[in-house]
Amino acid sequence: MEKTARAGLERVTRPRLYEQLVEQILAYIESAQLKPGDLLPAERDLAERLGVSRATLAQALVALEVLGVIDVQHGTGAVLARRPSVASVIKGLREHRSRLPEIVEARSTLEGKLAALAAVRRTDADLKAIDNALDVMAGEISDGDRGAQGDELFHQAITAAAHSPVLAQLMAFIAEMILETRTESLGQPGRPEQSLASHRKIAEAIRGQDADGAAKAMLAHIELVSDVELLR
Amino acid sequence: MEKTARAGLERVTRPRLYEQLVEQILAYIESAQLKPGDLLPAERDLAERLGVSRATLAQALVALEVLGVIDVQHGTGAVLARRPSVASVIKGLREHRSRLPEIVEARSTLEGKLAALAAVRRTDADLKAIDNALDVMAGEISDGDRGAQGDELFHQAITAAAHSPVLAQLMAFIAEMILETRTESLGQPGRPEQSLASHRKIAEAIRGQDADGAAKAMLAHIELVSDVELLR
DNA sequence: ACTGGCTCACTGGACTAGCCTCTTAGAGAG
DNA sequence: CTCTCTAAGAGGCTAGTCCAGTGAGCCAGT
Repeated sequence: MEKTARAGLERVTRPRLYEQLVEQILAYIESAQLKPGDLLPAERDLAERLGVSRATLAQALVALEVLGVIDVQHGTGAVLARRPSVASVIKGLREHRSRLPEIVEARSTLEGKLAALAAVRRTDADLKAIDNALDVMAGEISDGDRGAQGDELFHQAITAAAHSPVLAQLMAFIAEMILETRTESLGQPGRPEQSLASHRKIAEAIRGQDADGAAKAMLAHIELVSDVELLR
Repeated sequence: MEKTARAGLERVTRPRLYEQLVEQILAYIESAQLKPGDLLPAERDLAERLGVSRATLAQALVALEVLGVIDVQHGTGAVLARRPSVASVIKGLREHRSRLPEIVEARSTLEGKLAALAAVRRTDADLKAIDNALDVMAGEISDGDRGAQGDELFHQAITAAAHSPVLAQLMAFIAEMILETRTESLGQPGRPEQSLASHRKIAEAIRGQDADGAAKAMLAHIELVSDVELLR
């Protein structure tokens, strides 16, 4: 993921060398038609070819390992993981990070389920967190703000209330992409108020432990939010 | 993710130092009650405390950055990302990677959606790949095998047929955990045949472009597969 | 002919020392 | 009081060195 301009929360930092290396190695894998199980060139060799030190290359390899693209074996070398698809998918995501429809698709799938689970599993503390998020957003809006922070808090609270670590992790995975959608969507005139209203609907369904209603309300909300997005 | 013993396909490698460091730093973050935005100790400092070189620590920091736990800023330091939850979630996943119910939950959410999308978007080539997977599995079973490979192929084909890179990436993310479930489940007597039968149902729904039917069939399939799993 | 053990070249793992760039707080000039 | 500039300290990266697995090939012993 590139450094996104998260409403100024993150500074633009010069891209690190290892990030470029990851790109280059990914490109190399593709161009060389390497298949799962194949070996990457030796570190010393690769470092020289790419014009970097071994230490830096090692960082890039760690990144690729964490991403699940390769598996580095002592004494043997870096072997491609069985799923080369991951590499191309990641690459694809980087390139056109604006595949909004797909992101919305993934988001509604996950958040719909999360809302349903939250309705069933929410504790009183979860409910309190959700209400708090609503208050924050309402406060932001009445201050003339877009309510982006309250919006994020709300979705976080729902995710937490679902008590499903695995799904939560998947949400975290696409959270970055969603952030872009969020801030832009809330920039539409009248949108923050609409968004807050649909949040309230979701919250009420969860309060009433209505799983189906919560899921439907969440789906409607996401549709509303992403709708105008696509018309840009 | 620890090195899983994937049917001997992966050798046991000595744990790399940076992996241990990631764990230690994660633990430190928790124990020190660091909140999002807080700074980690300086690299030179941290390296000394952990008894490793800066180069190695740098690798651990790269890993943490890729995992989305921290954001390293030149001249400032490593700041905790906005979602410290990710850290605990990842840690939790490592510890009890056997939270089967949650994995099944995530899997059915994703694969249900994928099956529905596949029914709508599948091309003839996708259909061919799905049929091929069925053939492979049938062949394996008649050879007395458990059909694990055909099973995996089938689910990959469905994922591909959905034509949703983002959802596909999320599936890849939990694929490793699912693998464990898969092989164990197919070890049950009579299970491969049942599994193949429900695969056929899913395939037919997709062939007939019946999104709802495909999703339902997939959900039923996953329930079947994970059912006995939980009784162990 | 086969088996076991040995060696050696090659691969990654890790460390050290050093220098560069960037950020920022604070001293000093206005 | 404000602005500017500097120096301390942060991370970025390199080069060189040594350690530790891996595996092919040789060579003896059976």
